[in-house]
Formats: sequence, C-alpha cells, structure tokens
Amino acid sequence: MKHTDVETLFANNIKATSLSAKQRKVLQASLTLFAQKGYENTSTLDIAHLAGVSEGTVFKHFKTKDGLRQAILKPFLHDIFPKVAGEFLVTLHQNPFENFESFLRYAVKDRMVYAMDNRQEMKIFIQEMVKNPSIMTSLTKRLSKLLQSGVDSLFQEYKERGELVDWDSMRIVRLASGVIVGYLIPNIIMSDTPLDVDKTTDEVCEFLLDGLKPRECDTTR
Amino acid sequence: MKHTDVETLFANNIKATSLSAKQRKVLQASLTLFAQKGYENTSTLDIAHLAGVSEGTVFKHFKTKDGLRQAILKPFLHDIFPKVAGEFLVTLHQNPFENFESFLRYAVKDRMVYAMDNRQEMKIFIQEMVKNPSIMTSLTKRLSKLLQSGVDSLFQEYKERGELVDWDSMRIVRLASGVIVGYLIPNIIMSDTPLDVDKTTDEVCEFLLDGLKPRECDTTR
Amino acid sequence: MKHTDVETLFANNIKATSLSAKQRKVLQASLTLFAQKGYENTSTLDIAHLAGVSEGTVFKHFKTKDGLRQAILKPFLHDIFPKVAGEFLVTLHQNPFENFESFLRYAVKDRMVYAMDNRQEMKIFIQEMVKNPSIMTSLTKRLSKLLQSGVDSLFQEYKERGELVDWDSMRIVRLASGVIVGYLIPNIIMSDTPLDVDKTTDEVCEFLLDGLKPRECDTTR
Amino acid sequence: MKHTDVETLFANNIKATSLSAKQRKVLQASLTLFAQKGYENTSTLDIAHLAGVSEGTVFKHFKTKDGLRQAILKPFLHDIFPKVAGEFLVTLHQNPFENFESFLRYAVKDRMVYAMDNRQEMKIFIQEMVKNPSIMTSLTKRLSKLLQSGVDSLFQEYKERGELVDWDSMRIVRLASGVIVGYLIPNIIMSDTPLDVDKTTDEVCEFLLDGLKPRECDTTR
DNA sequence: CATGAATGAGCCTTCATTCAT
DNA sequence: CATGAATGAAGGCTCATTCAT
Repeated sequence: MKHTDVETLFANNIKATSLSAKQRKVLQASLTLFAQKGYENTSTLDIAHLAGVSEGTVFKHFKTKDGLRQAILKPFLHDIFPKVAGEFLVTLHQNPFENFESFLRYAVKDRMVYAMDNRQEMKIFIQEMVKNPSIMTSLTKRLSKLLQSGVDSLFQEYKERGELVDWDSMRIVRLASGVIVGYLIPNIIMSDTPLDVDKTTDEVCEFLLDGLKPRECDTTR
Repeated sequence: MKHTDVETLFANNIKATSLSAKQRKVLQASLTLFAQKGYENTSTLDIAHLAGVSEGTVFKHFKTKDGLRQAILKPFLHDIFPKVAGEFLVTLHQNPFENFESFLRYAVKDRMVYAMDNRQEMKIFIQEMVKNPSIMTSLTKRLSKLLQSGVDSLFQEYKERGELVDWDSMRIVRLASGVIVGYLIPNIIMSDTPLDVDKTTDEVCEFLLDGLKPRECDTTR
Repeated sequence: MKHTDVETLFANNIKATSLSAKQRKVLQASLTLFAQKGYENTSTLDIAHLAGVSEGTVFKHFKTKDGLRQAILKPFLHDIFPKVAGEFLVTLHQNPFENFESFLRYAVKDRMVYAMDNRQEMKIFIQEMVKNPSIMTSLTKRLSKLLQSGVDSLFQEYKERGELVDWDSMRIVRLASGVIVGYLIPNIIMSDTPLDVDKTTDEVCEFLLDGLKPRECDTTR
Repeated sequence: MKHTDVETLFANNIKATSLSAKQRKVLQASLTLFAQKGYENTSTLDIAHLAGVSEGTVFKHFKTKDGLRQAILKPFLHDIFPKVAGEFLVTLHQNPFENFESFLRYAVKDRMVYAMDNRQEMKIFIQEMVKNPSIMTSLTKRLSKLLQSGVDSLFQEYKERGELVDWDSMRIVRLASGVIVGYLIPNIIMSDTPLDVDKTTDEVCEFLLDGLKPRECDTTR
C-alpha cells in the first residue's frame, strides 16, 4: 500500500537513462545545491565539488547547466508526478474506506507525507515555478486531465451517500489542495523545521470535512 | 474605506528616505525587473538602462545590488505589510458587518484585490521567500504578533454569536489564508492571466463559511 | 602624391567611432596578435596583456572576440580598401605619365609599397579570406565595381596609343594583380624577410610590359 | 601520361605506414574537416564522429591532434609535392612538344587540373602556410632545389630556339606561377565555384606567351 | 553629483588528452 | 585494441563594483 516515493522513481529514471555512478552523483549534488541555494546561485564548480568529480564531468552528460535543471525537472513533470498521481488514485480506489472522513484523512496524510518526504525536490520545483510559471500551467493541465476522471468516480460514491458536497470534483480538489498547500509550503520551504503530520492532518481534515459537507443541512440552519 | 496600496506606501517610504528622482527610478526599475526576471537574472546594467541612468548611479545610493533588494524587501517587511495589516484590521473594526458572512466576504475580497493589485511586488516577495525562508519566518512572526490581538477581538463577537467555530483565531486565519493563497498564487505568478475576483470570492467564501461554522450543529446532523 | 596609408585611415576610423585610448590599444594588440598567431590562437587574455588592460576592458567596447575581428576587418572592406582604391585611381589620373611603362612602374611600385607597409593588416585579411572565402567574393565585387569605370578610362588612352593590348580592362588588372600577388604573398606572410621593392618592380614590370603589349606586332614576328 | 593524384599518393603513403582501416578513416576525416573548418575549429570529437570511431581511437595512433596535422602536412612536403614535381618534370621531358607554346599550354593546364583536383588538400596547405610561413619557406626551398636543374635543362631548348626569354629559369617559373596562382587561389579557396580550365588556360597562356617572349624583337618596336 | 570606462573575480563551457574497462 | 567516461586547464564572457573625470 506504500506508494513509491520520488527518490525511488528518480533512481529508476536514472537507471533507465543508464547514468554512470559519477553522473548520478552529479545529479544528486545538483538536486541538493539547487534546493539549498537556488539554481542561479549554484555554480557548476560547486556541483562538481559536492559530487566529487571534475567540472568537465558535470558537462559530459548533461551538456549544459540548464540540461542539469531539465534532467531534474523533466522527469517530475513527465514521469514522476503523473505516475504518483495515478498510483495515488489506484490506492484510493483499492482501499475500502468506510466513509468520506476516513478517505479524506488517508488522502491528506498520504499527500502530506509524500510532500515532506521529498522536500528537496519540491523546493526546486516551487522555485522554478515561481520563476517560470509556464511550468505550473503545464503541470496543472497534466494533473487535471489525469485526475478528472479518476477523481470523479471516486467522489461519486461519497456524493451519493450524502457525505460530500455536490460541487464540481476539480473545485473540491482545488480547495482541498489549497488548504494543504497553505499548510505545507512554509514547511517545505523552511527545510529545517519538522512537521507534526498527525496533528496537521487532524486540523486540516476537521476544517475540510465541514467545508465539504453537503449543503442539505443548510435548510435546518 | 479604500486601503492604501503598496505602491503609494512605497512611494511614501521613498520620499521619507529622501531619494532623488533618479534613485526613485532606479528602485522602480529594480522592482519591475526583479519581478520579471528574478533578482539573479537582472543585471545592474539592466536596471540602469531601464531607469535611464548610468551604472554608477545605481550604486551611488544603494551601495550594492543586494542593497537594492533590501531597499525593496525591507520596507515590505518592516513598514508596508504591518501598516497594511493594521489598516486592514482598523477597516474591519470600523465597518459594521451584519454577520460573519458579510465580514468574511469583505475581508476575502479585500485581500484578494490587494494581492492582485500588487502582483509585481508580491512576486518578488514570493521569489525571495522561496530562496530565503527566513524572510517567511520573520514575516510570519511579525504578522502573527500584529494580528493576534486584533483578530481575537474581531472574531470574538462572531464566535459568541455562534457564527464562527471556536477555534484558535490564528488557526482560523491560517486556514482561511491557505484557501486564499491556494487560489491566488497561480494568478500572482502567472502575471498575465486575469482573475475574476467576485466569482473567486464566492467560491472561496461558500467553502470557508461551512468549514468555519461552529461544530455545535454537528449533533443535530 | 603620397597616399594615405592604412594605419592612418585606421586611426581616423577609430577616432570617428570615438574609441578611448585603452580601446585603441586593445585594437592594436589584436591586430598584432591576430597577425602573429592567427585569430583562434590568440586568447582575449593575450590581447588584454599586450594592450596592458584588464580582460573585461577587451569586452567592454567590442562585446565579443568576433566583434574585435569585425572591428578590424569591416573598415578594411567597407572603408579603407575602397578609399585607397579610389585614391589610387585619382592619383593615376592626375599624374601625367609619359607612356604606359612609366604608368605601370608607378602603379606597381605604389601598390607594392602599400601592401608591404601594411603587412600586418594584410596578413590578417589573407588569413580570414582563406578561412572565410565569402570575404574574398565580397571584396572582389566591391573593387570590381569601383575600378571598372576608372580603369577603363585610364587604359583607354594607352590602348589607343598602341601601348596596351586591347583586352578587357579587368582581365588586364587581374593578370597584373596575379603577378604582383604571386610575388608579394610570400613576403607578406613571412613577415620578417624584407623586400627589395625596386628590384621586384623591375622584374615584374619587365614581364608585364611584354605580356601586355598589343598583339598587332605579332604578325611581323 | 596522367600523373598520380594526391589522394592516391596519400593512400599509398598511408599504406606504407601500415595504418589500420580505422586510422585511415581518422586521417581522411581530419583532412575533410581541416579543409572545411580549419585546424583550430575542428575538435577531435568532430573527427571521431565523422570517422565513426571513438575519441580514444583518434589518439591511439597519432598521439596528439598536432600529430594528425603533421600526418597530413608532412607527406605533402616530404613526399607528395616532390614526387609530383618530379613526375611532372619527367612527363614534360618525355613529351615531345613541338614548341614552347604547346609545352606551356600543357604545363599550365596540367598544374591547374592538378590543383583543382586536390582543392581540399591545397586548402589545408594554404591555411597552414598562412599561419605558419616556415612551411612556405621549407616548401619553396625544396621545390627550388628540385626544379632548378630539371627546369633549366627543360627551358634550355626553348631559350636556344628563341621561343623563351633568356631569363633565370626560376624567375620564369616564379612569374608563371604567380599568374597561375593569381587565377587559381580564388577558386581553390571558394570550394564551390567551378573553374573553366580550358578557357583559363587560354587566357593565362596568351598572356604568358608574350610576357615570356624573347626580347630580341624589342628592337623592332 | 552623475557618468561610464575600467576592473578582475568568477562563471559556463570546450577540448585535447588519459586510462580503466 | 577500441572505447568513452573522466579530467582539468584554458577560453570567452558577464557582472557587480570602483573611480577619475
């Protein structure tokens, strides 16, 4: 039931493109430094030093510094995020949740843990999105397409059972994501401070559950 | 009832430090370019060109390029944000809202408009926060302190009237902010796409109102 | 009667574009080094050292290393060569030569002296032409157009007087140039060995005079 | 009567030094690229790619990139040019020319064809000579020595028959070469434009024949 | 006080060359 | 023997910063 995390997928992706050990170290070093100091404040010499290789080696495979950035970002956008999203949907479909609450708790915690497990990569992604918003557009489109159908069928049941408000599914996803993101971003960015996942999950869910409750009860109010 | 926007405050701040016309143009150019291309991708020559001054002039007053960044960031942190927050609180206190809903609608819309009005500045701030999280810590602390008391007294009334859940005020602020931020960040970053403020306000509020409704009614459900 | 030499024109051209003293030294250093070691074997640091400036200075005005090459080549192609050609024609027109022989002697010697006076520049030009033949095409076209009319009227007299073969003027120019070039190139390239201008002029002219004699006399032979 | 061309000699020379098939491809690739882009603008990787071998292989036999250049230039200087010159002389000696004119026509055309047939190699040679004039000195000395005796005996007959001016044989060679070179260099360098060998031969010879006619007839003028 | 030429450290990148596999 | 990953020196170029005018 545990989902594959980014690092594993990353490693797979790396193996797939048959990268040498040193090149993998280069990529890892880039990941670390880009997350730590940002892309522009990381010199290729820095990367070489941290990877324990010569500067030439950095360019042997990745051609340019930007190639290095792409090598980090592209698999995220093209492989990892979609794969994780799909996996996530499958997991949700397969798990027999008693009600929307337990479903939500699981989903929220799962995504939170996932995000916190991959802070470094997330941070680079956020940095790049801030600089180059087209990445966000692209990601949003991809994920929307991917989630649309899966989420619809997933929510249908809860909506019918009267546990989930009958809004457009993507609107629900967006709102929920908003709350989670609002909670997480500070923690992702400030890579040092830890996060009490359980407590946060509680807080977020308590809030979301009511916000997403069906409006039938409105009449009683 | 209209709040002072960042630009005006910025201008005031500039006048306060008695900046010459050229220096003001330098600052303005920096603002534009930092927002557009990011701090590291903006050269001092770029700034000089856009400001219509010589390279030397850029350094005459601000000493270093970082000084320029500070000159943009510092007033935000130390003057503008607090001032705006205070002003916002005052406005909220002074306005006689019939109920929590109309209060929320006003607050949400106001902050949304404010954020969208100052996209450029916001974008720089976000960029800098992503790179240097200490800014966020600092800002969070400042705003917390500032809002704590004001928000408490503001929320007290609605809580007593049974219109607002009896959670810690800052938790409420955080959740509400999360939702707003989740909605806005994409729009801030993608400086071109416009935002339908009224529609977004409706969506956000509909959701927030239920999420923040007192839990007493739970028993009846 | 002395024609303006390349260096002077070069200096004028430099003044025209208002180059600082240091930039002029940079250009001079480039000229020397490009001629000495070739463009690709000259580093911008070499140039900076020889010019006694910092490396940054080399790029301040000329933007790129290629800009430096262009700054040397362009005036040749666009200003200096045409100007010199025109000047040369004028000189030839103004001088009252008794016969074709004295005319030829003067012209040959003049061009020889001119070429040897500007060995360095010539060498760079030759190097560049060998690498980038389009320069030659361009130069040929320019000079052809320029010389065509002038040379025609100049040769007309000698042709009528039966001192010069009645070939197409440009063919004559080409043949004469060929002989001169054949003699000179080795001397231009081997920048050390001196050239006995008078002796060479004698040799070249003796040969040319007969080669360019009218063919009427053929019958008598 | 057809002389061996450079490529054949080159191939022989290569076989002589017992080069493997791959090494031969390396040499051939170098030849092509050096001619096309010049020595300094050709990387060893370029060569490896064009030759279809690995980078290591390029260095296996030729040790350094300069070794590759030498491997191309040296045989020219030491073997090919002399051999070709000798062959040429022999050919001239063996052929029974009716008069100087038919001799000259043959010689001029032969050398022209030869040069155009080996444009690529010629181009490299010219490039290298321009950069490193010592090659020219060396070549000139070698050829002078080689041609001196052979040419003398060859010209003797025509001089005695009153068909060739009684100048120093090498002076004649030099002048004739000058004219040919003046005509050919543009065509060698601009590797695309074709050359009308017959027409050019006519033009060149018509001119040379008179230029090199004995001066006895001068008295009649 | 503004200017912009000059600086030089540092950056990204290329490339000839080596060597373990 | 061939391979190609690795090397590191060197190159072209940028840029924040200084300072004489």
